[in-house]
Amino acid sequence: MTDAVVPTPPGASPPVANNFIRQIVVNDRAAGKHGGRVATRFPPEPNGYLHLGHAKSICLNFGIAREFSGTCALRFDDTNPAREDVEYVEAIKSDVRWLGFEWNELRHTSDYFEALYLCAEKLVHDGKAFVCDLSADAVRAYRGTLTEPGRNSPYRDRSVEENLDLFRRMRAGEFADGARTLRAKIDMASGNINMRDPAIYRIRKLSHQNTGDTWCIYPMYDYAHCVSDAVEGITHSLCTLEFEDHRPLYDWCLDQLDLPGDAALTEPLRRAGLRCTPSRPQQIEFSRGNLDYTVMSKRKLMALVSDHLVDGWDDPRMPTLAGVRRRGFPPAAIRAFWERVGVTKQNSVIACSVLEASVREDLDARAPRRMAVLDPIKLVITNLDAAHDETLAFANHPKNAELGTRNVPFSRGVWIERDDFAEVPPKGFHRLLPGGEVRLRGVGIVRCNNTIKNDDGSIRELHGTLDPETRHGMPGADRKVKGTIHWVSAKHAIAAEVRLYDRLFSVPNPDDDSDGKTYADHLNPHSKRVVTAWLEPALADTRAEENVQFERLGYFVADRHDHTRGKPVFNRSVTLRDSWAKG
RNA sequence: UGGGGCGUCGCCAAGCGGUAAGGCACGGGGUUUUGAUCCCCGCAUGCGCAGGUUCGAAUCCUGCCGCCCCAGCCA
Repeated sequence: MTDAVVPTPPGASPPVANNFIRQIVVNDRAAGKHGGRVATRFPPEPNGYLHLGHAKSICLNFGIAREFSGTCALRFDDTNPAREDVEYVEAIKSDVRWLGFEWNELRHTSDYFEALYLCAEKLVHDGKAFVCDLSADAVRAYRGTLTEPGRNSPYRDRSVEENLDLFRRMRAGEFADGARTLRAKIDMASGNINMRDPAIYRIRKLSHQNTGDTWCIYPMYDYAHCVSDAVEGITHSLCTLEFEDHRPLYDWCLDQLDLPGDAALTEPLRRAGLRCTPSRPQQIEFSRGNLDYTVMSKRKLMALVSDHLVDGWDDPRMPTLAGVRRRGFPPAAIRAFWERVGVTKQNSVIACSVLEASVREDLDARAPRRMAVLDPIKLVITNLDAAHDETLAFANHPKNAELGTRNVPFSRGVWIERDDFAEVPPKGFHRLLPGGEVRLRGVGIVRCNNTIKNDDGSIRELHGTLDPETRHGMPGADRKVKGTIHWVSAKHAIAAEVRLYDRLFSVPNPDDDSDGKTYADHLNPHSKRVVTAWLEPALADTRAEENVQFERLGYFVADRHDHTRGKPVFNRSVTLRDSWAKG
């Protein structure tokens, strides 16, 4: 038996989750395609902030390149100056880097405008494209429907000379916006509407963020994207499912153009100093990554911001990368999350519990433990002197001694969590109750002797005694009690603003408007709650964006923007799993 | 009624003709000075449905059914 499964030897790199795209790449390399080279790209349009769905594509593209020692470019797909803005460019770059990836090259589709133009002239020369004078409405009318074929444009049979002349004059700015388009000459009867003589250039007399006023004609996505891929030497062009029926057009353009075989087309790039070895890329489509209890479309995210339903693009409740970053989700957790989810062609909605589990897994391993009380009630330990003041050493992590220890001051009066005490305990309650005992984390066992009330009957403070035999480190410390609660010395506590976040929507699929309601009707009114909490003093040293665990409560992060040493602000990233709350 | 995709556990997802991986969720138990973590155990005689081929089918064939995408001079 020599072909038994070989166990992964210790120290070996962890197995890479396989998927159909990775398999295609493996097969292509085995077959020697592209000389075994792998080149991918992440091509966002700079017209919005990146979100978790983009992160899936980023992880896939950069991940494939990394695994096969290939390259991955960041390309801004900026072919529509009407909707794009430099504002987004820097944000996108910063998000990609934060996620943990670095591009081999930074490009813009606009870097290729001259080559794109040359390519278009080639199509015209070859009788594969024509200038069409039809209005947008007329084009629509000629296009036919899903079930009926379209009709040829009356301008379809113009001579090459006339087309060339007209196209050059389009570029020269002789015609008004929308007056003419350059269209590929394919097949108006195709069952695939994308092949019904699609527009590849339109007139837009708009200043472009990169090229200024150099151009008044701009290439369309289908045309520009495949050419950009080829020009960059991309081998595997990964995109989402909705582009599946654009693939015939992608292939058609590249077949007509033959960029690898026609160096003149890319001469402008080399002249401009851009590395350029054209390839014949393959487009491969995968399904988008959707999450439940949120929305992921740019339009809806944009609306949440502009309607002030959230506090900006980086609101910690937003599924934007800026949002989850501010929420305190580590980039490694997001990468692990998409790795777990996998890559397929199935439409899917992933449970946010999978993301949360990834976040907890990452944070459990490395977040220092601290104590904080979010909803305080005072517990006075009456058998301690009023001046009692001692310093306790606490481990920063229960399993990783390398994280060291810290000092925690302890005194006669401590804050404990209001719901860690109950006058009439529910069944199974393991915490403090009148006459009952509970362990004060790292201190010892206290018994509650008195419940001091306000005039209105509410609890003002609790009085109890600490059993000295059970002090931490004493032989009696291992005495069993049902519960352990956290605390903060009242005398030493520092105040902080703590923002408690929950899911933004109260239904699993806010996109579903079949009942006449829209996503805005499903906003969770309790998605953000701000409290003033008491923290143990060590928390004053937390730096912005540092993750910590507030014991028994959850993982929190010092707010990236608002947190200062003098005025601490923490955001709750995710609660701890709580099997008690469930029951 | 056109074209392109997709259907494996509640949610993801392996599987590539040799008898259904894994994760999340869920349930049960153990350890625990976090009701956390960690560790066990359980969780599809079944792969959209119906036929067929085969010694053998989630994998191959045929026919149905269901869901998603496409009629921007957006990407």
